[in-house]
Amino acid sequence: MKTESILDQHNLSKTPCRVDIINTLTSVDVALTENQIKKNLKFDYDRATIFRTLKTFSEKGIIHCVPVEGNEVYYAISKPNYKQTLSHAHFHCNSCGGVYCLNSISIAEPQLPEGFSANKYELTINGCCKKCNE
Amino acid sequence: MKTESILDQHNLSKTPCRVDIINTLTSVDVALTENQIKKNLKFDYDRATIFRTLKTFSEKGIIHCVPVEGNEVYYAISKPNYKQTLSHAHFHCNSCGGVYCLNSISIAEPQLPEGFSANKYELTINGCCKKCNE
DNA sequence: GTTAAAATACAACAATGTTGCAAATATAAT
DNA sequence: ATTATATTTGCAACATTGTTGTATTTTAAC
Ligand SMILES: [Mn+2]
Ligand SMILES: [Mn+2]
Ligand SMILES: [Zn+2]
Ligand SMILES: [Zn+2]
Repeated sequence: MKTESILDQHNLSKTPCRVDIINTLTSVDVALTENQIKKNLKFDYDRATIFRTLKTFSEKGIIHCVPVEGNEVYYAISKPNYKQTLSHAHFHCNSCGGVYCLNSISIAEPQLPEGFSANKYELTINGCCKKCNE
Repeated sequence: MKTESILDQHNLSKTPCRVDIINTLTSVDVALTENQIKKNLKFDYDRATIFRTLKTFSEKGIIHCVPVEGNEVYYAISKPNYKQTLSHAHFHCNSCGGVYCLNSISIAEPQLPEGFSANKYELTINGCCKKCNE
């Protein structure tokens, strides 16, 4: 989907920082940390601006974040078709650190202990990605 | 297992901070954030000391950390029987924020995209815990 | 173009992660 | 028990990240 229509859909004004961030996240097919995003942007923006933009995008569901080991937070664009706000799997490469959304994988829902109820499953798979396996 | 023998097993000297932290994490049956751990300790220790102790314990496999949404890191004691360094499931309660280790659950290993190989699966289940469901 | 609402840069501050180093303490050797 | 050595701790300092107020700039609607 075009960047502009994504913003339109969520009643967000079209500003340089927002456009730049969405363009960046859609052009790469992986999840990026805030710093990785920064490096990929065409222009420089204040840290606070990027922070608030990512926050807005998260709240609107335009992006989703992937918590991985090492206290690093990765952000990925959400493909509306896949309902990424719900159950969702990610792959984390131990070699290059890349984080991939695995949109095609469905998560098996395990039996929970008595009294527990679930509404969302998040699976993180650690291993070696395609590039690093070659 | 007794706190002292845990430290012994890993060639770690028996110091107040280490004993206090292990006692805390074994007495509760849930995962705790660094601040929650601090509140439960019998004595006060410097931030750096707690930081280094948690780091040491993580490296030794005495504890493992659970990354959850909101950039918070939870720490839980590792039960040696369950090989918690490998695939492992956790439950995160949306209501009380509690994080539980689900040692009895085995994770179904999904088919990965061509070229990807996995060595560890981490499943985080969000929902409502037993206490909050009552 | 004018105007109101919203986004941005800047600054400030809070929280967390991290390290060097001297003093205190734990263990091992005597 | 005393001493010696290795380790741990507290303190300080600094880095990184998270967060918010506010004046200025920019957007979108009229
Ligand atoms: Mn994803
Ligand atoms: Mn666990
Ligand atoms: Zn890789
Ligand atoms: Zn609960």
